Amino acid sequence: MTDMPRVSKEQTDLNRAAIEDVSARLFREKGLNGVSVADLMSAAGLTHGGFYGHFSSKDELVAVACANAFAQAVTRWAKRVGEQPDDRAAQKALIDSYLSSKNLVDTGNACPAMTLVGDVARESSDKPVRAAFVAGVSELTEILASIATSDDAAERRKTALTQLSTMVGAMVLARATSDDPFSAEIMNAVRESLHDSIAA
Amino acid sequence: MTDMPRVSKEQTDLNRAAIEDVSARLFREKGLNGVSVADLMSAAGLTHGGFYGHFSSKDELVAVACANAFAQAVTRWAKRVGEQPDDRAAQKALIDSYLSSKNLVDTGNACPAMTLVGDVARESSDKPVRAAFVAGVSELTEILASIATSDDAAERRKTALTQLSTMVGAMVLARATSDDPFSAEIMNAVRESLHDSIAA
DNA sequence: TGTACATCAGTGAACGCGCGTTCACTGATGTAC
DNA sequence: TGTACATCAGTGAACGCGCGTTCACTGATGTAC
Repeated sequence: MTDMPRVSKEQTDLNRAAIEDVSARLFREKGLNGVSVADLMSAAGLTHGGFYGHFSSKDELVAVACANAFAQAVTRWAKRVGEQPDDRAAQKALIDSYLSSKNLVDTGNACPAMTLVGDVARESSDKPVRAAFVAGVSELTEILASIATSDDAAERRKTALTQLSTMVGAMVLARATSDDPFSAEIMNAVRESLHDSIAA
Repeated sequence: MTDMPRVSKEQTDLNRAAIEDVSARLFREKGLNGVSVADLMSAAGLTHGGFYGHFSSKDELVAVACANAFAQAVTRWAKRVGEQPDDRAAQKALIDSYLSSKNLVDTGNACPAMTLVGDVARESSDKPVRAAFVAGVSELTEILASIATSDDAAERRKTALTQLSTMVGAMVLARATSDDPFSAEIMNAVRESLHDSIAA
């Protein structure tokens, strides 16, 4: 149980994976500035000094964690879409799972578009996390566009961008008001509205 | 020009007002944790030590600044609504001014629902800023509900909550991607979609 | 296959820095006479 | 109205703390023979 430096190559890879895993979860939960390098390393079962053997800076890890979180979301969305009988059902399934109080409780696994958007907004443009965020949001938009109900590609993309904005906006507002009845009200209202717009 | 302690009562009030003014602007611009007490006092032309003569803690000021920012937004919305010939025009006017790149450049004066939502989301429930945020968002919702197009009050509120979510979501995403073409694309797409939904 | 040794992943003390908050002090303001 | 003095808004040094990052060190791993 005592610590012994110099670890096997396999263990090194496992350690790096553990750092990435806890980061993707904790950054979403507590924010990019709400988790220190020491917090992350400790959550991964390591000490803070070893961090810079895996990443050149916290900023670099932040970008990797953001990309991983989006990859997780994309996989989940694609799977859910594949399980539905048609496009309308797929839209409804994504909307229902997005506008869920589960995402307020388990923010560590929620969509990074809603959990990281505020932090990314204030990072300077040259930080690597911004590129990862754009790439991730673009992927989610493409999934929504692929199941949007229109013959026109531009119209489908417009629908996708609007649906994503609405879902993200509803959830960030619901999170910021999570101790108030307003939180549930906004999730319910927006879920109904989005369902209505699909049926139309 | 040299500093001389003990200032007149009028000057004390002006100083407090200056602290509140720069706070409402800087917190929206740089985030609640992106501005220190020393930054605020310096921007107000004072030194950091005097802060606690005006406020009992940074958290207290944060709540005051949040409330002031919402009050500013509510006044602006009400004025804009009053200038329009009818409810549909009022909705369009609010949507157009919200989904504007001006709000990405001049974030210090933008709606606190889009600029503070990420920070407020991570503040613990007992922090005073959360109550101020709920109150502010509720006021904006009521303005939108008052001009929504429906005979049914519940339906108007549903529309208001959805429009607010969509506008907030679009702007936080546009801000987080502001160095990328995606940013303008999402603002344009969402503006068009919201206009379409009003015309319908 | 067995032995000797160089490598290098991880450790933990230390770095400079900025944070929110406290406090002894200052001296013009505001008041009591 | 004029003078003497107590008040208290603002100053700036100092507090303890946590941050991202660096670095000398350790000793099992992985390699060369």
